[in-house]
Order: sequence, then C-alpha cells, then structure tokens
Amino acid sequence: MLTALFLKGRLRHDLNEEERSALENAVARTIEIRPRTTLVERGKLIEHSYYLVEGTMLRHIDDRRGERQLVAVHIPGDFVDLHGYAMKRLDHDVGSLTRATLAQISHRKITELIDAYPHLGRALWFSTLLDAAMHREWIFGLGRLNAEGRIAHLIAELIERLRLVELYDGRVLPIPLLQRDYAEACGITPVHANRSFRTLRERGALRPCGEGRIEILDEALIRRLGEFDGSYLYGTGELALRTLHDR
Amino acid sequence: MLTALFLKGRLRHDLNEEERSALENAVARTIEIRPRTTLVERGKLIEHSYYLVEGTMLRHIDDRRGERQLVAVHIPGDFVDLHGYAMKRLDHDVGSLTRATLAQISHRKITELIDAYPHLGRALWFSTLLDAAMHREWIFGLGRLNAEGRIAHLIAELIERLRLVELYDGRVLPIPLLQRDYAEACGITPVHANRSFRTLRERGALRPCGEGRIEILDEALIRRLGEFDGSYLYGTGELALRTLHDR
DNA sequence: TGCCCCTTCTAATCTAGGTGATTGAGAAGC
DNA sequence: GCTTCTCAATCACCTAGATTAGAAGGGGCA
Repeated sequence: MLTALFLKGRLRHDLNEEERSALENAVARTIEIRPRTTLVERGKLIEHSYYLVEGTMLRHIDDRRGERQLVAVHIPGDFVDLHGYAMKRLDHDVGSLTRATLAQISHRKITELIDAYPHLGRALWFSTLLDAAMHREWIFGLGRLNAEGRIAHLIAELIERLRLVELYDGRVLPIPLLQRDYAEACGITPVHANRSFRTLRERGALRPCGEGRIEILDEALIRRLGEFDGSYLYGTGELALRTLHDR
Repeated sequence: MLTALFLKGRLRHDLNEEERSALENAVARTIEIRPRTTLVERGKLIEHSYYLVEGTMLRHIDDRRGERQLVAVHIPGDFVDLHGYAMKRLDHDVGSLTRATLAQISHRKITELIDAYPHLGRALWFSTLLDAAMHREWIFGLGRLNAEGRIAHLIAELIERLRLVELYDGRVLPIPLLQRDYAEACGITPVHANRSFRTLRERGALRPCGEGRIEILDEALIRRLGEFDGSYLYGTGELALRTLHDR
C-alpha cells in the first residue's frame, strides 16, 4: 500500500475505508529519481503532485548569487508538492537528496477526490498546513537560536517525524545530509556547521557513522539544545487532533 | 462588502457571483479588538476563524525565555487564522498590533461552504498556502540576508501586499510597527534594528514620519537591498495564476 | 597503483551583530 | 508644573559567526 505512510505521518484525520482506497487508487504510476536531481522546477506550470514513497527529498529557494536556502526536508510519507495542486506553480524548487521513489497523482484526479470526499479534501488541506507549521518553526529557529541550536532543532524534528512513520530505529538518523546541506538549511556557512557539529560531538549528543549519516547518542540533549517541542507536528502532545472532524 | 479585500488580496481564483455572496453571507458577526491584544491563543481549541477587515494583526511564537518571533504580519483582506479551520489548534498566538475589526466565520459554516462550493474550497485552501509561501520567503531572508536586508525585505513585502488591496498611497507605509517589532520579525536585537534603520535612512531609502509609520523614499532601493521579488505573492509576475482552475 | 574529487576537519583573521548602558523626545497621568 | 512611561537614537565593548586557506581521508576510476 503506497499511501500507508502518508496516512501515518500526515493525516491526523480519521479516514474511512472508502476514502483510504480512493486515495490509494488515485495514484497513476510511481517514478524513480536519481540522487541530487530536480523533480519540480520553480515557476513551471504543473499538473501532477508527488507523494514520497522512499528516499529523501529537499525543497529550496535559490538566489541570484547561487546561494541556496533549504526550506523543507521530506521523508517517506510526505506529499512533497501537494501545495502545487492549489498553486499551479511553485515558488521554489523540489529535488532529491537520495535515490527516491515517488507516486504521481494528477491534479484532475485530486479534484475528483475532493469533490467526491470532502472530508478527505480537508485532510489533504491539513497535510499542507503541516508544512506551514514546520516553516514557522524553522523561522523561529533561524530567528532565535544560534548555529548549534538550529542544527539540533533540525535533527530533533527529523527524528520526531521519522518516528511518526516508524522509520527511526532509535539510533541512526537515516538521512544522509551533508554538512553543506545542514549549512544551507540553517543559514550558516559549511565551516561553521562543521564547528557546530564538533561541539555537538564533544557534548556527546551525536557522532557521524559513515555515509553522511549520524548516530544519535543523546536525543534529550539534542532536543534541549534545539529548544524542540514537537507539538507543532500535531502528532502527539497538546496540539494533536483529538476532536473528530465534522465529516 | 466585508470580504471585498479578501477577494482582491488573497483569492487569485475566479469566483462566480454565487460563491462570492455565499462567502459574504457566511460571516456571523464582526468584532473589534484593542491594540496589542491576543485574539487566538496557542493550543486552545477553536471553532471560528477571523477575517481581518481593518487594522494590523501579528502572529508570533514565544519561547520559554519570553523571546518572541514574529511569523506573520496581517493586513486587511487576510484571513488571519483560516488554517485553524483544518488544524483545530494553533501552534502560535495571534494578536493585534493596532485597533482592529474582524469578521468571524464559524468552522461549521466553512464546512458547509466547502461542501456546497468545492471551487471556493480550493480558493480558501490556496489562501492558506499563500501564508506558507510567505513563510518560505521569510526563511530565505533570515537565512541569507543581513539585518538591513531582512528589514528591507519585510518592508518591500508589506508594500507589495498593501498595493494588492489598494491600501498603499505610494508614500507612507500605514503600519505602525515599532523597531522592536521589526527586531522580533527579523531575528535581531532592537539596538541592531535601530542601526539598520539608520543606514536605510542614510542611504535615502526611507525616513520615519511619526506614530511609528515610515515614509518610503526609494522603493526600488528597498527592494534591491531586500533581494525582493514579489512573485511568491502570486499577485503579478511569473507565478500568478493565469490558468483557470477546474471547477 | 596512483590520481582526482569530494567531503570533513581545522586554524587564523575579520566583521556583523549582541550586550548593556545612557540620553532625549513625546505622550499620559496627576 | 511635575513625574513616569515608552520608544528612538547612540556609544563602547565583546562574541558568534563569516571568510579564507589549507590539510587529511575515502571512494571512484584509469
């Protein structure tokens, strides 16, 4: 079932059997994409959206000088450009970090889905708002935390999100971001990202474990340094959707 | 007509007469709120959303130490917490900057609207995604621009958005943000915000003109310093919705 | 085997921005 | 008339992070 992780990670709304299978059946085909490849280009008119089945994808804004700012990291279970459904053109690029498998759904099909299942429509809407909530948290981190805190926050968020889709083994962060990528996400230079990783290592928070992956040694410490409170992910905690939505 | 500015500033989708009046009639009542007052508190279960008719509203995330990070500035025509419809609880606070008038719409009513007019539903969805696009641009600014650039970017964005709802007279920014507010938005200290305003003044970009308002002397310069390209607002330019949506 | 990349890691130097403190203007209260 | 706010404006000093340069290690490939 392709959309199983989407249901786990993103849709906090109860879907009934009919809605689930309608969503699953909306997938036209799956595609494979190589590492570090652009999937959706800023400004291009789009007619499909992609749901990430396997791998890691990145969203980024590039400026004139070729500097890049990451604005999102996507893990399996994320609908990487569902907002493209309502926007028709994106204000940023979407590309792969690793080799990735994506399920393609056409916008026409999404319209049919929403018209037939309004409750599912609201659930899809919710899933795009989750990205906005992550953006806000990222703004907070960039505005209020120092370099080490920003990196810690990003790692803490990724751990939490991976846990929601049951892809975190409690030890290794299975996302091969380079220090350069962390720098592009956190608004710092690669050199300073390296310094920050060193202090995180020296504090015993984590250590590299080959192929760009890191081993988490003290998650509580990482959360504290990143002032991380995962409730904005609406998975658990005070913000989680405990009320059933009006169907 | 209460929702006239919403149509101008936020909904890029063509709405027909029926949809327009359905939206207008969904308003239960309007409320007034005093300056610097909290409207929606983080974490509280909500059943209404508010559309801003007059005044300026702010959204912010506060951390333990009492530090505040602004994540959005809202002008008339914005649906300040429409995302609360799909999320039920907000991950941040919403409050007023000035005295403000808001139109209240219940979530039950919004559900009815969407079920009856799916196309209007997609337009409302789009409007919340516009906030996400602004968040991304804000992330870009915080990550890649220096203090002066961040302030310039914020001012350029506000000008552009005010222009879309025809509230900008070409001279004065009618939003009385304090330097402290700019600091809280841009992730810098008030002292440094002041320094940055001085350099902007010395460059001839703007000057204060009483009651917290600023007079724009050289908009082109402000845009350049803030590396501002307003297409992410989807109002004009390459990203603007030129295709009609499937109804 | 050796070479070339790419990445991590480090050190030395410089600057943007933080910290803390002071001053003055204007408005609100009495 | 006074005090008491708040906010803009500025100074002196200090630190986090940028910049530049380079060394060391591993994988792919001829």
